Amino acid sequence: MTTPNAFIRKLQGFGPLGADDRQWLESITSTPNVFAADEDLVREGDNPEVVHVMLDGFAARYKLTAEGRRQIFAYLVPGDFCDLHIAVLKRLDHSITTLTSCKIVRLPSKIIREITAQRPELTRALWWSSLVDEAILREWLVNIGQRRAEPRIAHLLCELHVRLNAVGLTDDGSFELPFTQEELADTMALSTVHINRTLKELREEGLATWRSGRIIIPDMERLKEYSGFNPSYLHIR
Amino acid sequence: MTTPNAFIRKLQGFGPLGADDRQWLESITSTPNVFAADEDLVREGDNPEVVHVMLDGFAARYKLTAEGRRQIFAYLVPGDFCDLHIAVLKRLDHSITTLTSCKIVRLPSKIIREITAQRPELTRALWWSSLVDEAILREWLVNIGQRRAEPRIAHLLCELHVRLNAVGLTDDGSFELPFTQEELADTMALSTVHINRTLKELREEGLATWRSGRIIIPDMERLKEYSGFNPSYLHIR
DNA sequence: CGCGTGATTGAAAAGCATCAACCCAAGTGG
DNA sequence: CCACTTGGGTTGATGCTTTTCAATCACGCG
Repeated sequence: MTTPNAFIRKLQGFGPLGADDRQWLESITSTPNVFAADEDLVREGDNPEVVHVMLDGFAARYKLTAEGRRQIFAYLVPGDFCDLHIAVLKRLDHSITTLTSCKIVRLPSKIIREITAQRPELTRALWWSSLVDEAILREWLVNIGQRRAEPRIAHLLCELHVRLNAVGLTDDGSFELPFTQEELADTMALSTVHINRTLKELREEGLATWRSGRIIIPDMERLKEYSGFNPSYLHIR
Repeated sequence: MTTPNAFIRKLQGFGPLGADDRQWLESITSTPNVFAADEDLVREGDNPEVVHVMLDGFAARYKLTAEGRRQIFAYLVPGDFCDLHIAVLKRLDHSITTLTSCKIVRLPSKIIREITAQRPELTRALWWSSLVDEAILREWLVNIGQRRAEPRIAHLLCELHVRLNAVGLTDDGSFELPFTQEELADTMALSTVHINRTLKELREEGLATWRSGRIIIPDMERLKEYSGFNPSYLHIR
């Protein structure tokens, strides 16, 4: 049997999936579309007919303020469901953009009703994943609200390590993170200049290095300690 | 017929409820408990057997960092469901405390399974309310990440006005907000001193006044404009 | 080679935190 | 009835964190 894609692997993090559900997921996610970097998947105010599931690459939820400032409030990594909520909420209240080139499955949005009507186990797994997304959002608010730049970035790196590890995208204490410093700035609510200086600080402290789109963390335990990271909010088994 | 309680009124904001659902809700929410101010309803790490619905008063979701700093990331106002997620996630990843004396319904947590199994319309209404909570959380992240102290507080006041208005708790541009400045500080990710100065600023600008636990907004449109407030994320009808 | 995007660095200023006092009003107990 | 206490609000002074502005650097690409 072939290894399951990131979406299936992620949902199995909640609990075992029935063979039928699993096979069905395989079939509907077998033909992803390829998106370029910096493409909006959906835009604030849209009422779209399709939903998106990440299979490869990085995307982000964001909003622009009236003054043109951007806040990214979620990274979408392989396995993540991008827009489950449009099954219930009519209009989208935020936009989603790709950060890198991505493989993404597009599904007719009525598929959600199909799932909730006919696949109770899968519904529960999706509910779980959406609650974990919300828990991550809460933690980001704590992170941005309460931590200074250094531990703030360090905390994000710890989270990404855990999340990417769950879908097999880490190599020991190292993982791909092909973002620009501006994207990181819009995530961490800091200026690009300060991001740059803070990364230098982390590098000189030997906590984490970011070179050519790859993060290297020499001592994971030390970084967790430094940033006050506690993974329980990710609700991994 | 008596006027419905805040919970029912809020759920009707999603769409009309069947008479049966409504009657059932009336019956299970007819005997709230009274909680004093500053009492934890649930604590991080708990695996509780009961869930809570706010009928009167104010409560807050919060977390403490390792350094003892508190971040509040949601206000729970009358009508809000406090801990729907425990139906799926085993452990709570944050705590909830009352901010004022409260009337709160305590329900056995298995009631959620009962609802999802037998009351599809109500399930959908609860799903909607949980998605709106998430949308509010996203907006708070934007607010804290991107706005300076004055518009940040102003934005929160606009949101509270809309939310409290939806459950009949406003009087024109005025509403009860019986918090301390420290609680507001932990919400806005600012120090109490800076909250105090910023409130003074807003008062002197004629944007909003906070005296003896009541907010008075002379010109709602002006405050919305000032804070860049756009209520669409609240998904009111 | 020249161009553009992103990274880096320095200098100055803004925004906010912290520390420390002090005020004020509502209890509380003698 | 009043002195005392206490929790929260207010204000000033000072310093740190972060932003902004501006310049420079590095590198891939037509």
